[in-house]
Amino acid sequence: MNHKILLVEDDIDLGNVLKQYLELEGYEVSQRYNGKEGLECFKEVSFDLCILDVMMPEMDGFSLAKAIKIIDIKVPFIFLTAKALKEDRLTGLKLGADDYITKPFEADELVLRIKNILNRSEKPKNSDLLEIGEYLLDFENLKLKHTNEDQFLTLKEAELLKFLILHKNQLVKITTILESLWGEDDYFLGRSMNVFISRLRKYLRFSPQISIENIRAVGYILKDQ
Amino acid sequence: MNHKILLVEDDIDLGNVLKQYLELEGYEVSQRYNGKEGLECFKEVSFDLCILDVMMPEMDGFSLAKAIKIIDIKVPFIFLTAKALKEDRLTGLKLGADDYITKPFEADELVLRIKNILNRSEKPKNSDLLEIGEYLLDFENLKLKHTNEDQFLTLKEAELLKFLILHKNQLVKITTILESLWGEDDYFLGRSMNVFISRLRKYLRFSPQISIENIRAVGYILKDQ
DNA sequence: TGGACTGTTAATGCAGTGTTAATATTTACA
DNA sequence: TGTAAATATTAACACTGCATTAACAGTCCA
Repeated sequence: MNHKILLVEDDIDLGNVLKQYLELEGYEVSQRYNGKEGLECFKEVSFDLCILDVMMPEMDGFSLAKAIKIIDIKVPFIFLTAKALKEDRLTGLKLGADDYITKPFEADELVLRIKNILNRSEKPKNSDLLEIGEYLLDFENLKLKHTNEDQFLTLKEAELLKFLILHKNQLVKITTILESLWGEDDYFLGRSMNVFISRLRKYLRFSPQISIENIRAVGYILKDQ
Repeated sequence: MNHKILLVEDDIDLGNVLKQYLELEGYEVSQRYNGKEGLECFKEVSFDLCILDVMMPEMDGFSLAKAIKIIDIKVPFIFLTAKALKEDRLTGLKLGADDYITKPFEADELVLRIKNILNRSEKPKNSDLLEIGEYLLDFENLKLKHTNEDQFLTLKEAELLKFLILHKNQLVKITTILESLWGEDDYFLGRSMNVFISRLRKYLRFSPQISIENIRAVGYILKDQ
């Protein structure tokens, strides 16, 4: 699920700092210290994005980019450079660089640019997907996805399931659910909720590792191991 | 075949120069002078790229970008700004900007960046021919083409269909549709929209793989296949 | 002024959702 | 083990939102 980034930078300190920062953001970073190593690495593993220093021993960033493009024409890349020369920027852009950053740069800005580039190359799924066992709840589209079956949910069904997933493996009190989803805690709304719990169990019956368990007179736990 | 670019810039001189330059490069440029005009323009025609000034009267570039993203989440955009403030850049990038250029800038560099962005997002959805099932919507000419039949649409019919096609297989909320196409979310406008949905279904009835499905109290999904 | 066209409003019937009811099952505790 | 309360499950219900058709009002243009 994590995006893989190839970082090629001959300044070891800068490279380490950058790598740490990117890993904090949840990316998987492979670090190399010159163009040759970078190319070798790219041949072995496929990456979602490349960050390339321009000035490097053995093989400069531009040559590396050309070589990488032959292997995978679609992979996006970002150039790093100390020089703010226009000619340099143009060379990089002509190679199809997705971005061009001059040192010194702000790490958080770089991360944002990376996010945008990766989001763009992803599919148009702007909806957040909630995971539970072998299921995926696409809340925006009120859809519960399973291996070979998509189950459409009603609004309340989806709201309740989302609430339970967000509190996965935690005991949620009946009063909490009712007040959050129905607005008030009332005996008859409680009966209504029973029906919804029952329906959710039916939808989730295909995954043995999932269960909605009741704690008598207290609440429910959506268990997932 | 030409890429269409929406240029929104309140500095008339700069805008004109930029427009000329882009047209020399073979782009079709629509020029507007503030955010409101820009949004109106975007509602009418679909663009491949937007270039937005940040500081503008009536509606600033960031607000415009947000509004545009609601209509078409995939369209790439570039911000122009006189300020080189970090905070400003971050705001733009958070909105998903594909690029962020500070004035004064080199026109040839801008053009290169535009080329890269358009190459990357190269999809068969250039121009205003929108595909859905066995149908083809020619938005400019308000014509819905089918194998042996051409159906002329009214403006609102075409707008609604275009909106649904751009969000194909996604659930679009009723409030989103009303705010984007009617300007406000209101009960009676909702009734009006029902009628349009009904008419679209009638036009699309010849393709069994297409359907406009309703999610009660939430919105619609234009399903293809 | 009158017809053609577009978008809105009105009218009617239907269908899906959330609720209630009916019945069965489980749990807690004497 | 027996009893009452809580919960599960299924079916039936009522109400709201939607679909569809038709009628209406405003606009454009001859």
